[in-house]
Amino acid sequence: MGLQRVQVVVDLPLFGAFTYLSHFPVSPGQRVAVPFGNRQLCGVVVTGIPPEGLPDSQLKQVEQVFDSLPPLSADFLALAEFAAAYYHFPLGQTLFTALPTGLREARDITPPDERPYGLTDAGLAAMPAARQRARMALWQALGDGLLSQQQARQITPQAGKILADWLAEGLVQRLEPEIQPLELGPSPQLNADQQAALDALSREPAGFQAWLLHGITGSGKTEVYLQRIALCLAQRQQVLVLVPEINLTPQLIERFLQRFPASRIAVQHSQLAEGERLRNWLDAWQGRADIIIGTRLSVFTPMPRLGMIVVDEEHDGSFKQQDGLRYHARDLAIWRARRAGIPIVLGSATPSLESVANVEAGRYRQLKLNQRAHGAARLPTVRLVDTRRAKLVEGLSDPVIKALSARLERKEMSLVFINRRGFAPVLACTDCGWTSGCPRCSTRLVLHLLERKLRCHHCGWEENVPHACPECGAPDIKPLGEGTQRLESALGRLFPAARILRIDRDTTQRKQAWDEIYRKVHAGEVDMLVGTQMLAKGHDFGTLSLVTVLNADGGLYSADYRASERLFAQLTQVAGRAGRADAPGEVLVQTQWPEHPLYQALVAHDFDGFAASLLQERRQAAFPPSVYQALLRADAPELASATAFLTHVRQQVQPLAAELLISGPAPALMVRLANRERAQLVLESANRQALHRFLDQLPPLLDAQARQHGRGLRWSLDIDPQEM
DNA sequence: AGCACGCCGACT
DNA sequence: GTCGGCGTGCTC
Repeated sequence: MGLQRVQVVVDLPLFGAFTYLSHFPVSPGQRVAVPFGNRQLCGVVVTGIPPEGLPDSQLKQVEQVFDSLPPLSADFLALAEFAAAYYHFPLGQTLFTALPTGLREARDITPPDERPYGLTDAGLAAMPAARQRARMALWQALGDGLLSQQQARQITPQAGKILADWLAEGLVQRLEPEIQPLELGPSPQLNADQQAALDALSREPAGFQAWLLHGITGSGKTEVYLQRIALCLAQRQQVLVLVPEINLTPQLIERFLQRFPASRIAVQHSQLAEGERLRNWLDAWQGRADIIIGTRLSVFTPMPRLGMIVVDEEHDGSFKQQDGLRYHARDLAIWRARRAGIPIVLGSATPSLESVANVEAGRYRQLKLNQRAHGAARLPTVRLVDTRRAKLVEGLSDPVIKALSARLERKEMSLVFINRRGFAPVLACTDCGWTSGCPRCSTRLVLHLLERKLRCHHCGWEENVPHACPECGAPDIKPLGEGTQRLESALGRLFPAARILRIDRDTTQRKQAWDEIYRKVHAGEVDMLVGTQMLAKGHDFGTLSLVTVLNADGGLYSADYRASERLFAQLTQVAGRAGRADAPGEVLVQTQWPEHPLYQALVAHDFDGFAASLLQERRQAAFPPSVYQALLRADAPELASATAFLTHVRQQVQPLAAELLISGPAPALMVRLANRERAQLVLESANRQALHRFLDQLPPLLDAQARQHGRGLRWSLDIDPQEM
């Protein structure tokens, strides 16, 4: 048997593959152990990368082929190859990101034999003695049908030993599992909108179709997914359900378990123990799991019988990975569905503008749920409190204080939402509404208090902080979004009798934190929930009759053009917490700009109108989704070297940048992070292909340039960046 | 990313 | 005379 040449990628920041010789027959997707430098690495065999013309004498040999598992499927490899190409990230690192840790190491993995046990003819005749209680129970259960190891262990703890003996004696055998008929838990009646959406989703002939399920908060999107998923399961198809990090609550999983009691549901997220994650991954890959529910990383989970993908809360930012392979799970899911020729359902009460634009362009089809699912439930009434007129006590207006104490008296739970994080400070005039805009871009300048500068994070423009409003001369200009720190304790002072529960990053760190929060909330031990972003995600806090939003304005005139999209989504979601059951809800929003279109749309519950106007603005300003962006980030111990690197890169690549606009270098939004300082170059084009053709040429060039700027310099590309 | 190779400063 | 600093370059 001659030596075969194979292309292998490894988990290193190196573009391209390495050629090895192999004595063993290997095929693409197989994991192998290869010598690399003076160490041994796990590699994956790939095709499609042109082998270099190195002579055999310079090649090393594959040391081992890990063949206890079949090679990774063509679908899996294709998705990784697409992701590597699209995100301009090394294929090896992309593949290893997609694999569970157990398969990233240079060792073989022998999957446990999960096939159930059944009695052989000999076993059927070999009834154990009646006083051998455990054996008897097991034997009788086996007489009724196949038993998995797990089921057997529930009958008796000694099942493992007994079954191993019986297997050796030929009394039992491993058999392919019986196909379980689909079992459905109780399903609620759908309302007219839900039924229409389900009908549309079900009627469609097989094949790729992207659907946007746009349903107001509380409209019962999950129920539509569940009933559509039932159809897939009835056809023995697998279903992939992607949810935002925070939404992967025990409640959601419980709901799936109750609806599909006979189906196998596996969960995938990064906090899962390594062993369990690997087991679930193998279950999905080998077709044993029917439903995978998971966060963004589960978009890579191989599923041979995949029949549909659901992306719940598709607008959520946590679908985008913010380091390493900076992929967007929703976008990869779309690609995957297209390749698999299956439907994909994107659900949200506040779809991303990208998705709205895709509906407009006819690429997605939209389904609407305009009624709340629960009979009498209505959307809450939203009222604005003008904080220019109202006098504030510790940041709280009179209407808000009154509303809170009324709820306290009636023993109803309120939610106080503090919008604190994620918005860069912008200077604004409280008299005329002037905000610090960039003279060169349609963005706003960010206030850097320490250096007393206003700076554009898009193009790098810089100016001094004015002492008075350049528009009307009023001296009262100040940054938006200040003064939130003390609010929590202020509430405590205003309402000493109230039982206040704070929910933010700090209080939810601990593993059991959410269980405890849910317990308290549902046991009626809480009067006021106080917190940030997290309250805007899809948690069920039961009956809330009042939601107050204290300082929303920070997102109104933000330096980040996406801030108003996020703000509207956030406010809609948090307002949606109010009045979910039969009780009508009320939402009070304190703002300095009640006439702003965002608030007017919020009051009118007019997502469509607001989205249309935002899209219009984005088109005029040539921002995504009407142009495609990529960010070249650089970081170094000193900002100056990151900037110098980017300046050199810019000069060097300018001639290649046909149909492209390059802006910067500018300091990144968070200039200093982990003792390193960061700057960025914005690359954009209305022509996606042109942008990607340009990006294709960058990595070798960047590596070469980085070397000239010393060891401390690192660069990365962020395709379709979410935050700039 | 590792890891070796290599060429200059203060130590048993 | 050597131990060790981290700059540079390679890994099939």
